[in-house]
Amino acid sequence: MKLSEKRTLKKKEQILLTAITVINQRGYGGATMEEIAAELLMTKGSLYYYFKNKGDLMYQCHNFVLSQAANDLKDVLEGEGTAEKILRSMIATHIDYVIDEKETNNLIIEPRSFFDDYQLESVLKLRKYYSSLFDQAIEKGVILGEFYVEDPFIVRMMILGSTNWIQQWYRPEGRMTKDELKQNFGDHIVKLLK
Amino acid sequence: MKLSEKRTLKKKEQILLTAITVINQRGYGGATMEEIAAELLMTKGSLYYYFKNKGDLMYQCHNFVLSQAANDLKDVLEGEGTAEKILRSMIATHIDYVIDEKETNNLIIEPRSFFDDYQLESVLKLRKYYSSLFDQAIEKGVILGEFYVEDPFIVRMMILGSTNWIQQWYRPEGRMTKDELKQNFGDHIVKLLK
DNA sequence: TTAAATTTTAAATTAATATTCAAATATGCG
DNA sequence: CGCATATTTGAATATTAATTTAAAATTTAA
Repeated sequence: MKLSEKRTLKKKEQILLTAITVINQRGYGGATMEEIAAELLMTKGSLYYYFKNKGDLMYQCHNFVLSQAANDLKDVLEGEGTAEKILRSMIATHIDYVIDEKETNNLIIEPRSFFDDYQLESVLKLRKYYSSLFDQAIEKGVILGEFYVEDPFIVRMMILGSTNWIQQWYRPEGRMTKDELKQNFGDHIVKLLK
Repeated sequence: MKLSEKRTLKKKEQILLTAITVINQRGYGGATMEEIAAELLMTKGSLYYYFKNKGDLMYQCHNFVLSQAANDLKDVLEGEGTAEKILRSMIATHIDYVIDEKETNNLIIEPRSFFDDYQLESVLKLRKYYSSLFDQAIEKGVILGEFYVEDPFIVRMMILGSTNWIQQWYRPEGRMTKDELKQNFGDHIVKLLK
C-alpha cells in the first residue's frame, strides 16, 4: 500500500471519529456536513473526497461504533466466568455504549430513513448479530442450569429495550452513578432469568 | 359558538386524525405537509389556515394521542382489582398504544427536534404525568403488600423501556399475537415486582 | 339575493442543506 | 527542482419541503 493511501485511510478514520461526536450531539438528521467539516477545520467539499455522500458517511459511522460494540460483547461472551457473571458484564458493556455513543450507536433510530438498500441490509445484519450475542449468553445460562427461561426471545427483547431506554433518561449528574445503574439493571435482569 | 367555528373545529380534528396516520407511517420528520394535505384531498396551503405551522400540527397530534393514552391509563388505575391486575391492565393498554400509534405516541422520539420551548414544556409535563401513573400503580402494590420493590424508579423505567421497544420488533404477522405479548410482558414484569 | 366572512387554491418565495466541479494548492518522489 | 498525483477550496447548483400570498371559490346570514 502506498503512503498516500495509508494517509487517506487515516484521514477517513479521523473524519469518522469527528462525525461520530457530531452525530452524538445532534443526531443523524441534525448533523450537517458543514458542521462536521468545520469541526475538522476543513470545508464540506472535502468530505466528498472521502465519502460518496452523507448517507455513506452516516452508514460508516454507525457501522464503526456498532461493530466495535459487538466486538466488545463478543470478547466478554467468550471470556471466563459463570453465565450470570458474563451476562452482567455484557449488560454493563452495552449500557456504556448506550450512554456514551448515545446517537451513533442508537439501536432505536429507524435506519430506513438514512440508509440505502445495501446499507440497510448490512446494518440489519449487524444488529441481528449484536442481538444474537445476548441470546447466546442466555442460552449458555440455560444449558448450565443457571438460568430458567420460558421464552428467551422475549427476555432478550426486554433486556435490550430496557437498557436502550436508558439513553432517554440517564443524566451523569443524576442521583445514580453509571456503576450503580449497571449493578441495578444486572440484578433486575438476572431476576427475570431465575 | 358560531356554526362556522364549530365546523372549523371539526375540520381541525379531521386534519389531526389524518396527520396522525401519516405520522404513524412516516414518522414526524418524514411526514410532509404535502402528503397530509393530499390525504385529505386538499392542498397544503389550506393546512396553514388551521395550523400555524408544521410544528404546531405535529405538537397537537402528539398531544392528542398521548392525552388519550394517559386518560385510558388513568381509568385503569382508578378501576377495581388487585394491584397486579391493574398493573397488568395498564401494561396492556400501553402496549396497544405502542403498537397502534407507533410513531405519534412515540415516547422514544427526541421531542427537542420538533417542538418549540412552549410546546416542549407541555409535552414533557404530559410525559411525566404519563410515567407517574405507572409509579402510582407500583406504589399501590407496595402499600398493599402485593409488590416488593427496591427502587421503584428503575422498575418503572424498565417497564417503559422494554414495552416501548416493542415497536421496534413487533409484527402483527409474527409468531406471537398481541394478547400473548401482553400476557408475556405482564408475567415478566410482575416477576420483577415480587 | 347579495354582501361579508370563510375557506381553498396554485403559484411564488424562502430556507436549509446536500452535492458538484473547476480551479488552486499541497505533497512526495525521481 | 519540477512533475504527477493527491487534496482542498469556494462558489455554483440542486433538492426538498416549509411557508406566504393574493386571488378565487364557497358558504353564511340578513
